[in-house]
Amino acid sequence: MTIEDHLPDTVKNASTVQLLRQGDVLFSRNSPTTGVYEVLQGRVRLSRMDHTGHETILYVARVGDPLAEASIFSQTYHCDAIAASDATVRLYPKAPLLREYENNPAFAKAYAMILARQLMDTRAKVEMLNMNSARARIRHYLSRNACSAEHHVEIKGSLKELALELGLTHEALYRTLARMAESGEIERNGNIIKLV
Amino acid sequence: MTIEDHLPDTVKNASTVQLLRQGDVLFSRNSPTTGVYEVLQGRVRLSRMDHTGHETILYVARVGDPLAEASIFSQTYHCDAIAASDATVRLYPKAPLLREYENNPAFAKAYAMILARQLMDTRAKVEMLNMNSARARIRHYLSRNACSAEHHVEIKGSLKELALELGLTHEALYRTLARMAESGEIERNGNIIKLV
DNA sequence: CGAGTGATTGACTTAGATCAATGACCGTGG
DNA sequence: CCACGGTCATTGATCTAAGTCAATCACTCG
Repeated sequence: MTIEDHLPDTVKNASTVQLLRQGDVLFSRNSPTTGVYEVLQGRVRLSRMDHTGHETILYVARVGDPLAEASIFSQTYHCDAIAASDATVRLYPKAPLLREYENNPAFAKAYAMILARQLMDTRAKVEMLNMNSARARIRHYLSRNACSAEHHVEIKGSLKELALELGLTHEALYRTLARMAESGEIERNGNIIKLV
Repeated sequence: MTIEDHLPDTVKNASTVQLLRQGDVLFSRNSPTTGVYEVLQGRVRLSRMDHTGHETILYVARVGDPLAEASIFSQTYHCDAIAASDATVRLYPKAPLLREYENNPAFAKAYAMILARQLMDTRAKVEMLNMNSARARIRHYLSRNACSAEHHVEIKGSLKELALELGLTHEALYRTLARMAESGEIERNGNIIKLV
C-alpha cells in the first residue's frame, strides 16, 4: 500500500522528484505545506527540536513510505524533515490531492488507511518510549522489525541514528547491545542482529 | 469536528449507546472490531499492557473525542479500551461507516481529518515521552493543555491517572509538582494549575 | 466505623545521562 | 600516497533523577 496505488495520472503527472544529500532539510516546522512526499530512495526523518536543541525523532520514512501525510489538511508543517541519508523523494502537491479527495472514493479510502497505519505505528512508538529500560526498548524494536521468517534485523543507518530513534543516548545503546550479546540474547554481525 | 458532523441519518440511526462504569472494559486487544466509538460522557483510555503487567496509556478520549478510529480498517483491536471514569459512549458500527466511505466524499474527508489530528496528537505524545525529565514532561503537558486565554489547566481525573498518562510514577509527579510550586513556576488550587 | 483509594513525603537503589578518552575508518587535498 | 579532519563505535568514571519500597493522612462509601 503506497500512496500512489490509487492515484490517477493527473495527480501523478503533477508530482515532482527531488534529490537530497544527507542532512538536507526537506521542509521545516511552521513553513507552509506544499504537499505530501513519498520516499523513493534513502531515509528521511521527521523530527522536532526542543528549545534546548534536543532532537526527537517522530518518524523515519524509508523507501516506499509516505511523509507528511497528516499535513495535507494543515497550513504549515509541524515538524522538520531532514534527510537521514542521501535520498530521493517525490512530492505530490496538495491541490490535486485534495481535489482527488472529492471525487475518488478509492483514493480517499486508501489515504485514510495510510493515515491509520501511521497512527498505529506511532502508538507503537509511544509504547516503546514508555518503557524506561534500554533493554526493553531494544527488545521492542527488534521484535517489531525482525523478518518474521528469519529472526534477524538489519540496522539501516548508524547505531547513533538508531539510538536517537529509540530515545536513548548512543552510549546506552552500545552498552546495552553489548550486554545483550554477552548474555546470549542476541548475536551481532556488523549491522545485522540475530535474535536467539 | 466530531465524528458525527458529516454522518447521514442512516449511519446515525445504526449507532447505539453504551453506559460504562469506571474500570469497565469497552473492548480488549485482539478481539474483533465492531466499529468506532465516540465518547459522550466521561473518559475512556486506550492502553496496552506489556508482559510484566505495566500499562502504557496510548490515548485518553474525553467528551466529544473519537475512539478506535484507526480500527475501522482492521479486523481486531490493537489495544484495550477501559473506562477511566463512569462514561457513556456511542458505537458506530463498521459496516455502514465503510459503506459511507464509498459514496460520501465529505464524510471520507472529515474522517481522514480526524485520523490526521489523532496522528499529530500522538506525535506530540512521542515528543513528550522523549523528554526524560519529569519537569519537562509536565511543562509539555501543561503548555499543550492550557486554555490559551487564561494560563491555567484543569486536571480531569486523579493525579495518579495523569502520572500514568505522562509515563511517570505518581510519586515522581507529586514531587515534581511540589518542586515546581515551590520554585514559583506554577500555582496549585485543587485540580487547577496556574502557570506563572 | 472500617476498607479502599488518592495524595504526599521519606529513604534508598539503580539505570541512564553526561563527560571524557581511544581506536577504526573514510574521504579529501596537498 | 599519505597526513589530517571528521564521524562512528566503544568503553570507563561519575552524577543524578526517577523508580521502588514504605509509611502516613485525608476522604469517601457502604
